[in-house]
Amino acid sequence: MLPQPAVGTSIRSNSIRQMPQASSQPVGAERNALAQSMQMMGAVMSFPRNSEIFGENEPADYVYRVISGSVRTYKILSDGRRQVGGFYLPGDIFGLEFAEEHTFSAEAITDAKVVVVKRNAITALAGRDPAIGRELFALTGRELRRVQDRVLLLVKSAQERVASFLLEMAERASAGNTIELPMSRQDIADYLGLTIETVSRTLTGLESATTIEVPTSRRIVLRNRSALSRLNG
Amino acid sequence: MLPQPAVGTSIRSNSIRQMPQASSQPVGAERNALAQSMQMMGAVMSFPRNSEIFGENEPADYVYRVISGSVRTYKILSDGRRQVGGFYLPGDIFGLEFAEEHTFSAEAITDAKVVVVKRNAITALAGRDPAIGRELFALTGRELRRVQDRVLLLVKSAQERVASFLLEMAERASAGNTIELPMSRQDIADYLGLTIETVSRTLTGLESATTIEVPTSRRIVLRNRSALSRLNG
DNA sequence: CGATGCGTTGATAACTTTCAAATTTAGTGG
DNA sequence: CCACTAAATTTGAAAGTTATCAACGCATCG
Repeated sequence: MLPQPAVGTSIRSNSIRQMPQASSQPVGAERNALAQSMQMMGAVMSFPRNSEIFGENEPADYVYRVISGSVRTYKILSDGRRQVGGFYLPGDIFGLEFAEEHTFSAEAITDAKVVVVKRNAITALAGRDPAIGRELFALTGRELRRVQDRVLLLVKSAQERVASFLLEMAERASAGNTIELPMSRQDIADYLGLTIETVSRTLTGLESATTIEVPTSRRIVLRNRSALSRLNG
Repeated sequence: MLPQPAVGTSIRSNSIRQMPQASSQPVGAERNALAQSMQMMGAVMSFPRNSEIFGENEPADYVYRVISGSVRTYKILSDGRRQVGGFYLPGDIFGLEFAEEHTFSAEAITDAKVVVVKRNAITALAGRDPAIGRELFALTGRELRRVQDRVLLLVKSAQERVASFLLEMAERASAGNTIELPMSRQDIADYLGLTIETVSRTLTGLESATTIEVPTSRRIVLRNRSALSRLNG
């Protein structure tokens, strides 16, 4: 038997990509059949900052969609390190599993409102409504691609990882060139497989190179996207 | 826009897990509805060592199953490095994509025979036969988990990665405690995100610790599985 | 038998982590 | 609202890990 731990699934529903600087609307403004259905069928729950939404190994009976705030999924490795599986912003769907149990835990990064829907209800709906089924299928494909992109990311240098993270967040959480980060440096480090010090130093380095500005630790302004893209490889 | 390259999907069909040392039958001996159907519907093709089976960005109109030999999928990164996506042994299915194009290239590691089936034919069959549909779904879930396990692997040390690789191969390509590796050190290095020298040195280190023996470079004998498992985390 | 490819080993350099401390920011009670 | 305390972030120095560059050994094959 492989001693590998089970691994969870979290899926982002952003099928609509924002053009850079195109809009200051949060991603949550998107509308699609699946999201609408979840809104209809589900209950809204509020989670205070740092509270647990679900735990690893709990039954994966529900699927979640972020209304406001932000969420992280994570797993504690056997050596005590934490690996962050993903960040979920308004509009994003998370907690959808192929297996019977969650393979990541989920916590609110900031105070968050989340729509909770029975997984059964969604899969049943997908059975009846081909459009929903297609959306679920597409969601799965995007999730697979997202995880595979992570694999490609994790073989790169610290600078490349941070650059890639900034570009990803710029696409998802930016107003113009300004990114508001809901998560801490520790969250970012655990997402990128780096230490908090390396993340901090890398950001400082990018700032020295006038590629970014860091007016406050949670706010980052992109000054030179093409330089970041080059770093990203 | 994210400059991320598209990412491909390759799925292993080994639903039947061998117990360690339980059997010297190759994994390809497995039988299941999907594999049988592919055998029926598909054509067998032979590929010489190092020949291309399909290329990145080609239309993903076919799905493949290894009959004999072994296959690697890979992608060339913008900096020229090669990232190996996975190794496929007899019985394994690869090349199944969610998107319209392959996002990895595939090559025969050794001379290989492969069953090739139209993707359409499989998805159509899955529509008619719920058992096939369930198998495809399960396959997707396993693939997602496999990629997520890679993410967890890639944040670990070189020793942990190599140990994990050996345990994975022991499960898939071993007769008792002896693993016959079809792939080169370079293949392993590109799979684990390490250099060939680091892989070699790590194996030498494990040999010094009498955790493994390396009678020839392509043959590895596990002498202390529990030590490997501990390294694996 | 020499050329060639693959793997191993050695020395050094580059990068990232670790440990420690200083600094800034955020949260809380008065 | 301010002061105080705790938490988060940044910075510095040293240690550890892995990559890079180079050379050597070994087997295969013409």
